Amino acid sequence: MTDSTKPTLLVVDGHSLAFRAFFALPVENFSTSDGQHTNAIHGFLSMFVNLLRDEDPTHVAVAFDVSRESFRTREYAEYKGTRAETPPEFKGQIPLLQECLRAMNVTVLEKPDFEADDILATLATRGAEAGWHVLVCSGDRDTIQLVNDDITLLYPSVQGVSKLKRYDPAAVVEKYGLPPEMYPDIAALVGETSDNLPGVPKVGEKTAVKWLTQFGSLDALLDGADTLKGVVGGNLRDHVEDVRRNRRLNRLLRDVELPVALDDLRREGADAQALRDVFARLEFRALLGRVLQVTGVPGDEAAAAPATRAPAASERTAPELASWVASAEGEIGVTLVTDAGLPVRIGLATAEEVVEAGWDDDVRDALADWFASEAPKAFADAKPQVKALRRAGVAVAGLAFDVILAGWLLRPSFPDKTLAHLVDTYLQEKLPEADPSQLVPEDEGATPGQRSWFTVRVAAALRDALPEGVRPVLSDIELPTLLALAEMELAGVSVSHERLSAFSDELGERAQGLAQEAYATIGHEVNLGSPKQLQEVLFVELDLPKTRKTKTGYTTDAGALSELQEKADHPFLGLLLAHREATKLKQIIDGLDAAIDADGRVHTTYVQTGSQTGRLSSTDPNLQNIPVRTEESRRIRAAFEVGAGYETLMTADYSQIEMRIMAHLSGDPALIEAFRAGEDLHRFVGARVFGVEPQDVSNEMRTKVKAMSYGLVYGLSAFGLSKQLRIEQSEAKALMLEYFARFGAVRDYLRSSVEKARVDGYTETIFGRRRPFPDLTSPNRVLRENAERAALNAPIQGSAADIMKIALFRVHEDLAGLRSRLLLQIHDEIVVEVAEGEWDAVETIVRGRMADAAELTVPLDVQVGRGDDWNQAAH
DNA sequence: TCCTATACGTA
DNA sequence: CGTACGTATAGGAC
Repeated sequence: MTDSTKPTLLVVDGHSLAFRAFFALPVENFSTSDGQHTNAIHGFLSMFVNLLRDEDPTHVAVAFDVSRESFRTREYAEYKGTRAETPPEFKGQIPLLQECLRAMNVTVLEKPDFEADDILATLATRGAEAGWHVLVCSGDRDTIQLVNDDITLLYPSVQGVSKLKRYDPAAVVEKYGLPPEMYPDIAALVGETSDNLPGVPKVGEKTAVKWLTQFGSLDALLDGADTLKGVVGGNLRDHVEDVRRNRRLNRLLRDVELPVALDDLRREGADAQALRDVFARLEFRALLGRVLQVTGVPGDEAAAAPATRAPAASERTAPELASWVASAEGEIGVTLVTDAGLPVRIGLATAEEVVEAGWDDDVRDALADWFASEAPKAFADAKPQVKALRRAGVAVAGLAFDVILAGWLLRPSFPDKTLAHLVDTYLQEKLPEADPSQLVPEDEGATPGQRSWFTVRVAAALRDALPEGVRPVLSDIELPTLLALAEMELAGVSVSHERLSAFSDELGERAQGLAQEAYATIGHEVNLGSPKQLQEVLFVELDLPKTRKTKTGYTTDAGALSELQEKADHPFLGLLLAHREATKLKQIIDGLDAAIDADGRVHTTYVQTGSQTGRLSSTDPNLQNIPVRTEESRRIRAAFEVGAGYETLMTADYSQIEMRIMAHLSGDPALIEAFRAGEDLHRFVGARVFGVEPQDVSNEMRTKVKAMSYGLVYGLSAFGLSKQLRIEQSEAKALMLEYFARFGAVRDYLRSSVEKARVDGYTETIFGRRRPFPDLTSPNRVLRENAERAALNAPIQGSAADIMKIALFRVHEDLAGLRSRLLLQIHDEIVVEVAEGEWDAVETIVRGRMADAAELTVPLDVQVGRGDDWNQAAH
C-alpha cells in the first residue's frame, strides 16, 4: 500500500501523549529510588519505540508546549482555563523525557507562544507538500483537521497510549460523517470542554454533522442560521460569535517558523552513551535494549562513532624508558597492567608519544627513581596501580592527577567511573575497547600506553573543567589521601580467626535454638530469613496488627516488630528478634572470617569515590560497619588484634565533629561557647533548652537534646524526632522551637545554606568540595524535600570528611620515619598499629595532626585509646 | 545468573 | 517524614 520510496515523517505531540501515559500507568510502579516519578516518561517512550518499530519512519520530530500561554490565550483568556493545575509529579518528567529523546537523537521542538499541535501542523503540511507520507501522533482531537491522503493521524484510544487508532480520510468520514477538514467546524459548534470553549447549547455531534451536511459549510450554516427552527436554532443564533471564536481558536497554524528543515529530522542512531546515562538515572533497564534496538540503525556499524585512533605504542627497552621519562616534557600518563596485584606491563604517554614495555626487574630499576621523584604523573584510578608498584618495591611520588578522582569531584553522583566515560564526556572521543562478545576481536582495545595517552589528555581537559576552588580539593586532599590509603590497604589489620570462629559457633547454636522455639510458638517451621514468609505468619496466621506498608506488603523490620510487641505481644516476636540478632552477627563474623588473608590480616579496599559527600567507603570487606553498639557485638571488635611485631593498637577519634562544624559554619555564639568551655555538649545544650543548671540536666533531657542535635545535621522533622524519642509530635515541635530559640544562628545557617544551594545549584564544604543539587528546584515535592535534607547535610558531613582526610594523610606522612602505621579509617576514627617504644611519638603526631587539620572557631577534640585489640583500644 | 526488595550494621 | 554508605538473603526474572 505505501510507496516505500517515499520518506515517512512521524511527528508526535510529546506533551499530550506523555500526559496520557501519566494517567495510564500507576505512579507507584514507576519511580526511581530517590523519588523521581517516571511513569509518563516510561509510558511515552514505550509507545514511541513501538511506533518507530512498526511505522519505521525515515524522519521524526517530537513537539512540546512551552507553557499554557500562547497566542490563543491572548485572544481568549479563558482558553483552557478550566484545566486543573498540571500535577507537579508530571511537570518534572517533561525535561527528563526531552533529555531521553535528545539522547535518542530525536529532534525535540518547542516554541513560545505556540502549542505543540501548531508545530505538528506545520511540519505535517511541509512534509505533505514535499510529497512525503506523514504520520501525526497526538492526543488532541483538533489534529483531525490535518488528515488527508498524505497525512494519517494516530490517536490514542481510550484503552491507553499503547493502542493507537489510525485516522485516514475514510476513517474520519466513517467516524464523524464529514471529511477531516470539516472536523473543526463540528468542534466549533459542539464546543470543547477540555479547552474551555463552550459550544452551542443542546448541539452535539449529531446535530452539528446534520447541519453541516445540510448547508455544506460552517459559513453557509451561520449565514443561514435564521432558517433553523426550534430551540436549538435559537441557541445557534445566540452563539454565532462563540462558534466563530471556537473556529478561529481550533484552527491549527501550518506556517509556524521553525529552526529546522525537513531534512534535519532524519532519523539517526541513538547516542548510546548518553542514553545509558539518562536511563541509569531513571532506573530504566528493560527499556534500554528496546530503545537501542529501534534507534541503533541495525546493520549500520558506521553509525556508531568510530573509536579515536591513538598513536601506535612504541615498545621500548628498560634503558630507553628511563631516558624517555627523563626527557619527556610535562606530565606523563601512567598505566600499569597488573596480575594478582603485581605489575606485568607498563604504558607511558605524553599527549604526543606512547611507549610501552613488559614489566621486569630491569624496567623496575630503570623507572624506580622516576616513580619516586616529583616528576608529575597522571593516572586513571591510581590506587591499585600504586599498590602494585609498592608490592614491587617501587615508591611513588609526584602523583599529579587522577582523572577518576577529578571526574568524581566534578560529578560525585555519577555512577560510571571509567576512563572510557571520561574520554567520552571531556574529549568527545571514544576510547577503543575490545568488544567482549567477539571471540576474535576485530578492533582491539586501547593498549596500556594508549590508555595513558587518553589519560593525559583527559587530565588536561579536566583541569580546565574543575572550578578554581575545587582544584585544591584534588591536589591538597584527595591525592595525598590516596597514597595513605594505598599503604593502609596493603597493611591490612590482623584479625583472629580463632576468636571469630568460636563466637560464630556459639551464635550458630543459639540461632538454631531460637528458631526451634519460634517454630514451636506457631506450630510449624518457617524461613525466618524470609520477609515474605514472615508476613504470612504475622499478619495472616497470627492476625497481628498491620505494620508500615512496603512495596510488597507490610514491614517486618526490628522497629516495627518491637512496636508490635507493645500492642499485641506474641512469643514469636521476641524469638524472631533474638534470632535476627544472632544470625546477623554470625553473618558478619563469617564474612569477616572469610576475608582473612594468608597473612592473617584483612585488607579492605577504600573506595575514594564511594560517596557523594566526600567520605570514603570501604568494601571487600566493609570495615566501616563492624558492630559496636551492643556489649556482645563488641566481641567482634575484640578479634581485631595488634599484629605480630607490634606493641599495641591506638584508636583516635574526633568527638562531635559534625556539631563542631555546625558551630563553626553557623557562628552560633551559644554553641561556640559550649565547645570552647569544653563541657559535655549535650549537658550544656540541655541546660539551655530546658532552662536548668548543667548539673540538673536529667538523663531524659540529655537524651532528647542529643537526638535533636544529631538530627539537626540530617534535616530532622518534628515527626521524625517524635518517632525516635517516642514522644508526642507536639512535644517534639516544642522541643525544636525551644532549641532554636536558644541556638537561633543554627537555624538561620541551615535555612540560608539550603537557599544558597538552590541559587548556586550546589553545596560547598569548608575546603571547597562541591556537590550539585539539581533537585532543589524540582516541582516534585518528595524529590525536592529529599534534596533539601541532603543539601543541609552535605557541607557538614563533607567538611568532616575533608578534615579527617587531611588529618589522615598528615599522620601518614609524619609516621614515615617510624615503624608504626595507619590501619583503618572509620569516618571520624582512625586505628594505628603502634610499634614497640613508639607510643608517645605516635600519640603526639596523631593528636597534633588531627587537632590541627582545620582551623575552626571551635577546637577539634581528639580522644585517644590504647589496647591489644580494637575493643580495648576504644576505651 | 542476574536483579530487586528487604533488612541491618556503621558514622 | 533523618544524612552517608555496603552486604546478606530470599525470591523472582532470565
